[in-house]
Amino acid sequence: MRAVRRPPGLLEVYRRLRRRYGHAGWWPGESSFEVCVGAILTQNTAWANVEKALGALRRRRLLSFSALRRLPASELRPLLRAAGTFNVKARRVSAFLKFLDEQYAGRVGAMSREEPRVLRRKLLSVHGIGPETADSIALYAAGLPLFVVDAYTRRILGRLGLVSGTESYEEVQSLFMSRLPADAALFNDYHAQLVRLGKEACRKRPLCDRCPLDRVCAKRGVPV
DNA sequence: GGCCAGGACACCA
DNA sequence: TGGTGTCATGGC
Repeated sequence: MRAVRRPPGLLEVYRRLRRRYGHAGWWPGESSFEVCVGAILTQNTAWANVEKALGALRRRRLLSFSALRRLPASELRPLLRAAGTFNVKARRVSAFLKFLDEQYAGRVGAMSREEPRVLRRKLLSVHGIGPETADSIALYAAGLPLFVVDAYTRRILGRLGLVSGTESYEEVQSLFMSRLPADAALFNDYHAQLVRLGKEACRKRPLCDRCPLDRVCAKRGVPV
């Protein structure tokens, strides 16, 4: 009887990425507050454009809660232009600042003392913060163990044959969180690895020969 | 000139 | 409840 070949386990996928890339430990931000703003600005936007908007804020010394909270919306909007949908994002950043002010006295660090699911629920109640943005803030700014599911995550899991593409955000998230230890450092690095691979891999083809996951990609017909 | 990029929301059937 | 349109810039 032939042995049944199974798709790779999620820890095995992580080990391969880790061997390939090393530790990623990552969110490109100089402070936890900047991480929060970046998480909002990157919605449906290439990170290179987010960096331009963050740079515009940084040059004007506006990348802090106190400075941004005082800034009128009319002055914030043009600074966010490079990140696209700047009218929308200015409203969303303002809504987050109001939330941070009212709930945590403007201190991102205070969010770290919340239970992960409690913080997630609170963030989701803020206008303009959906599941991915909430989890990005909780994981990368507050250091709480919630796995971030983004377009890269879905794309790579799809190519591995681990998801069909119809799953909800929470279903994909629970795929990770039910199979991995609740470790913020692990979730941080794992998601960072997926993003790095996602940026490297071609969007329209199966993972290519250079990919560390090539031998486990079900669509190539050679699953481990 | 069109498509896509580390989404979320409003609106409608 | 699920599907669709909208937001809008910059790179390729």
